[in-house]
Amino acid sequence: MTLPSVQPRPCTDPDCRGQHAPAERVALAMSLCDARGAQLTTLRRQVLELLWESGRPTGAYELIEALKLRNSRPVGPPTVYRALEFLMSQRFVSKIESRNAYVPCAHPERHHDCLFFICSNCGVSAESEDPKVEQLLAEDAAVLGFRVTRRVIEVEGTCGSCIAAGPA
Amino acid sequence: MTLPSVQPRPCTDPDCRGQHAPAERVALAMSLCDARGAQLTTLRRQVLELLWESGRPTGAYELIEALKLRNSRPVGPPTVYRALEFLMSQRFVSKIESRNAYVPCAHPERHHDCLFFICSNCGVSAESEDPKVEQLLAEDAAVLGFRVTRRVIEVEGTCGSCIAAGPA
DNA sequence: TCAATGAATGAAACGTTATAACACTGAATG
DNA sequence: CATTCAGTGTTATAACGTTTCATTCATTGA
Repeated sequence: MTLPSVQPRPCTDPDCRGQHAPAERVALAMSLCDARGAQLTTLRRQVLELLWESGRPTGAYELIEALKLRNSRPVGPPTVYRALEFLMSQRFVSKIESRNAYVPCAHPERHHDCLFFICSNCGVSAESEDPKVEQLLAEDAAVLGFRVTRRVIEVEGTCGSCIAAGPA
Repeated sequence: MTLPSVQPRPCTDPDCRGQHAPAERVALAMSLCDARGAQLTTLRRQVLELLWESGRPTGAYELIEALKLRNSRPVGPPTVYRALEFLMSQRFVSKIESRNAYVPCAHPERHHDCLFFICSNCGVSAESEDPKVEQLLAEDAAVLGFRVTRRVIEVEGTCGSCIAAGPA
């Protein structure tokens, strides 16, 4: 399937704090939904935007608070959890199981399970992928006669920035 | 919400894995604690026993119920969570993050992070390890300048037994 | 036009998982 | 003894997630 590629581009506005990336990520999600016959409703889009703007794994109740500020119309837990469920089903979002938090996915057009590096100090997570790891896990599963449906790979530690910032 | 599988099982003699294994695992934990100068108290030992007897990832509140049956003296959540924290610090137990449940660790004498295969159908988890996966993740982390403190690798799917038992 | 339908959301209550704060006990030590 | 400290008990509450049922709203088809 060939889809319009929406990539983040650098911004010349000195006050821009990477706020274009979220918009472009959301645009990609919209075009993918279009192609898939899925509905990226206002609520679902807002949740995805908030996750992109957050820059770190974000809890469902944090999203509820953020939506309250943004909309003035409060939303309840089931509403947000349903939106997250939809976004995860579309691979726009992944759950970080070790934190009970949610992150937007950089490559929703590819259906793979991601690998996350999560900094215990600053809370930021970095999405990655490693086909070799996936291959090894597939082999290990095959030995057990195990059929894989989902992989959760979360590496916790200290990110380069926090290491550079010194012992704290 | 009952926990039948946490009850002690009768021994079926020569190749008994259901009854003797827990006792031997606990004996190993006791000797390790001895060597480490750590205290495997009655409560902590009971929690470890229950986890070995359970045979599948077991939630903290299930453990509370099981302890109530075993002791007649009820224990509160903090008590069990503290015991789990101790057992995890000694590498006797791991948490399955994707299930909010706890499993005993087969090799507490080695300090590594395990890899778990968890059956969505029967709930059983199989502990494994793969140095090649650990190596690859270490390399990926090094590229990011990331210092690893913990790995969470959980593979969900259907185990061989459940596949053999047919679609249910 | 206007029910009928079905997906999405709203709202109240509840269930599950985990921690905070503080009190108590009992053994080891000086 | 008094002190101390690890371990546990107790109460309350925080944090995370689901069940259930009602409502809205766009689409569809008689």
